[in-house]
Amino acid sequence: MDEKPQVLTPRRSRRRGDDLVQAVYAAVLAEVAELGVGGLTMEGIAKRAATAKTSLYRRWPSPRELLLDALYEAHPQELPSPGADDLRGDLIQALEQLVGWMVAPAGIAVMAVMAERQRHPDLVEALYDRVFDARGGTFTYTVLRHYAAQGQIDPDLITPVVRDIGEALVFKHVTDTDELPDDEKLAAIVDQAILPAIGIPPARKPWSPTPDGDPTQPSTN
Amino acid sequence: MDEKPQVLTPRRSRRRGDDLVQAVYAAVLAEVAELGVGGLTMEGIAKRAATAKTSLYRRWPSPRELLLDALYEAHPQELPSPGADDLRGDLIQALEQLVGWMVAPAGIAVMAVMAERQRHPDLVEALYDRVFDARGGTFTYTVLRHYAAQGQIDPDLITPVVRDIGEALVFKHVTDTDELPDDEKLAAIVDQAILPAIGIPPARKPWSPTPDGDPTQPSTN
DNA sequence: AAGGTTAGATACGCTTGCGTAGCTAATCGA
DNA sequence: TCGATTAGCTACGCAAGCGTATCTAACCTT
Repeated sequence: MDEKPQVLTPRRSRRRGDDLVQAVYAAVLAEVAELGVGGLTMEGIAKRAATAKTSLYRRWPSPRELLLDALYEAHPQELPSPGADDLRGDLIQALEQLVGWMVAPAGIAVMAVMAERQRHPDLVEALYDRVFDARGGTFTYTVLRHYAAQGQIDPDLITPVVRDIGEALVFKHVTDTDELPDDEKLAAIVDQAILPAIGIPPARKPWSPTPDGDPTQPSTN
Repeated sequence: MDEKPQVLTPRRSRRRGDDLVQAVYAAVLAEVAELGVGGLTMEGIAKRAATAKTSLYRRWPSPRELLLDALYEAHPQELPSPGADDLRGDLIQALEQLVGWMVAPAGIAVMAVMAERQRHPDLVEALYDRVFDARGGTFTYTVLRHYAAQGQIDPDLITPVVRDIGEALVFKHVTDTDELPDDEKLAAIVDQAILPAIGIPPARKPWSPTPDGDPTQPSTN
């Protein structure tokens, strides 16, 4: 009699259909995170997905098409809505959501693509066309827009520059340190950069300039 | 008699010594800009420099060592000092200097390295050790520090977050658009993000919140 | 002009990856 | 169980790149 290993139910040796495709999607996201767009190969994806190249070529003509399909599949469809009674808290939460996205495989993959954007403009364009319906806006922009609609922020202050502050600072922190910002850092970004830009001044101890004049006006000496 | 082409002085067919090295440095910076760190090859560098691989291997054991030497050679030693009588103008100028660095071959190469930092941590570490003596600080931080020393800005407001605002927004603009920010954009970054963060509020028309309460305090309903 | 040094050219065996062809094995549904 | 479908395996010729060895040509100084 054939003695099987200690497995209580028979196990299929091959994945089929959607099971296989999901494994391939996970593999390509991991590959692009580890090797970048330029390092993507069918060999590598197939090996990581523990499948044959032929199974890939039956469905996709190139690693890029495969990557775009994987990102399309993984793209979040919507973000949780902010409340209406805690601007600071909602901004911090929005940045926490951004960080959460940044550690997900799809977020990591998108960032890898954007990091090499000038080398693969066609891929970035396809990403916008086929995965991002439009520039939906930044995580913090959703919050800011919401509070402006509630009449609690001056809408004129929500400029393209101001919309970008939160994300820009988070990305820079990650680029400089190779670490994710902790909650204390996210709070500092909100308190020290975003809130002042929408008219809520930085908390400060009493201070006045030394009597040299107004620093925002050129000297007339 | 041997008729030469219309060249008035004889031309050497081979570069030697420092001439060759400078050509190789230019080639590796162009290669990393075009192909990324992962795409660097001795074959590619040699071809671009129009020299033989043997000439490279006689000096450098790997493309990475060559890249580090090239970046060391190209690293600017100092930045122009700011004046003391036009904070806004000096900040804008600092961002212009940042943009100028970003379009230089060495700046492009450094950004290509940082974009793949998690894939090549040893290279980034070597970059810090051998090219950047220390985190000298950002372009705008030099200006902010200077004006604080003059007593024109509250030094407590120049936090690590605030130091990063200018560069972070410029980098994000480039990442999102694949274009350099123009002067109008740089001025907007200064006026709408940096100056508010150091206590100089955004210019605004008269505006007041609708009577819903203070947006920075959680609701007690 | 001669000699020493350096640059460039060429070839090599090996590895990795490409995209394809052909075949067998596994899976599923009737 | 059988047949259709799909997954996986293997081999192939080609290309690019590696690092090395060997040789010739070019350049510079004495």
